[in-house]
Amino acid sequence: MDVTKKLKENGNTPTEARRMPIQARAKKRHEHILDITAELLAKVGVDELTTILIAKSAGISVGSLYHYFPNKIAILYALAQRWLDEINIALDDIDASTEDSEGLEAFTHRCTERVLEVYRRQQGILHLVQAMFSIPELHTLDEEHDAYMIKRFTHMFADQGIEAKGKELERRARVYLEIVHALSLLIVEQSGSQAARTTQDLKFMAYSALAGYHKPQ
Amino acid sequence: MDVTKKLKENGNTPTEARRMPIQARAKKRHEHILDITAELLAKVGVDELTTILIAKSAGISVGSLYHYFPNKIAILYALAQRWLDEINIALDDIDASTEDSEGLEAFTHRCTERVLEVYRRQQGILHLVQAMFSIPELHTLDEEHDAYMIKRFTHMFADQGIEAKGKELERRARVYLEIVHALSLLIVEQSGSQAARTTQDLKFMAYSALAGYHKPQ
DNA sequence: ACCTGAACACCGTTCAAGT
DNA sequence: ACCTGAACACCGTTCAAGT
Repeated sequence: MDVTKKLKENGNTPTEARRMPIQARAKKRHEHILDITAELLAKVGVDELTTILIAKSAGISVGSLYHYFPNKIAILYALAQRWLDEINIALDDIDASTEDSEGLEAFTHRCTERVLEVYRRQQGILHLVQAMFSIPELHTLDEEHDAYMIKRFTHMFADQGIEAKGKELERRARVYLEIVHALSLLIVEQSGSQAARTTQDLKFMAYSALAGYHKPQ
Repeated sequence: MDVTKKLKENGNTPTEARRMPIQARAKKRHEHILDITAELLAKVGVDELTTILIAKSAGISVGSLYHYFPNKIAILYALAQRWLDEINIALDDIDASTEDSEGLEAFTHRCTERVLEVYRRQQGILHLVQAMFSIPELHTLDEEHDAYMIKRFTHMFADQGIEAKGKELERRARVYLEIVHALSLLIVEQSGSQAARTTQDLKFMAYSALAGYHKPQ
């Protein structure tokens, strides 16, 4: 995925140290463009999100926009990346605060709550998810991230003494991922009291899918 | 939604009886275009699905394609409509074969299985769902259909003695809908044995969300 | 060194001309 | 009565020219 390569040139090698202020300014504009895009996404949706609209909203010309991003998809790609990074941070948080004797149920609840929080915080999450679903490049990114999450989850669940391993553990982690994803999107749209109850439902279902309660014995 | 109006002119009023063969041919082409579109959708995805490609694949010119459908979205709209109609038929089937003493659990399992079958049968379902999510007109159609399903489900669940009513019953029906949708899309992609286990998970989760098992008391 | 916006390519849609 | 495909409008992208 060479779309990302260009976007990751933010490490400052020694020889570039003098140019730091300029890089910092560029980085700031880069972030600004992403913020504007997230706003527009929530306002007009993916289909009416034109590059000219993004440029105008960011106060620059189209040509200048293409100085920061190689194409329209790369902008949405970077936005998706930024959101997925938030999830990774959440996973790190969960990992850091885990205690051995916690048990699978309490762990799952905590985990679900923390991931839900990331969904809540992203403005226009529904449209972003829509873009991540319908644009092939973003879809690939999403799938890769899913694979990464499943890997981390299987380790975490194993540490909490889940009674499954190998392919079956992976399958359960995937089911966990899918229902957390689907219901988080629902919860974000619901009112306070409804959201609270659906969150309860989600936690229960997530745990029982992981614990394999439905199985005979 | 006036896109649909044109598509529903299939009832034969007496005065049009003479023209039936022509209408029948038109109807056949109409269906043929939808089949071709479903195929292409599965093959190339929404983004590379151009009107010229559809026309060429169907063996007609672009202009002729526009004789059958007012625009590109209308084609996808009709395809979505046709799929949603399959679901409605499934609901009718379920309704027709329901017995009073069945109980909520058995009913939910049967219901879930039947809906899953509709997902399995639609070719390129993933891309169709993607289109239904990302194109505003189709999204509206989908939301309206969700509302319709929730209405029907609440009645069915009530008949099976669910312990909830009003807004809470609707909320549970929505949660039911969302997890059946999310996991059906996963199951369709899975291998036989994995699919069987995830179907088990789904049935269990669906039932427990409806029964409200997680609640204190 | 960075920005601009007219110009180009491509796709959805139309309509004058054909049969 | 129906079909065709060149022509038009619009949006993503480029690049010669400006500061």
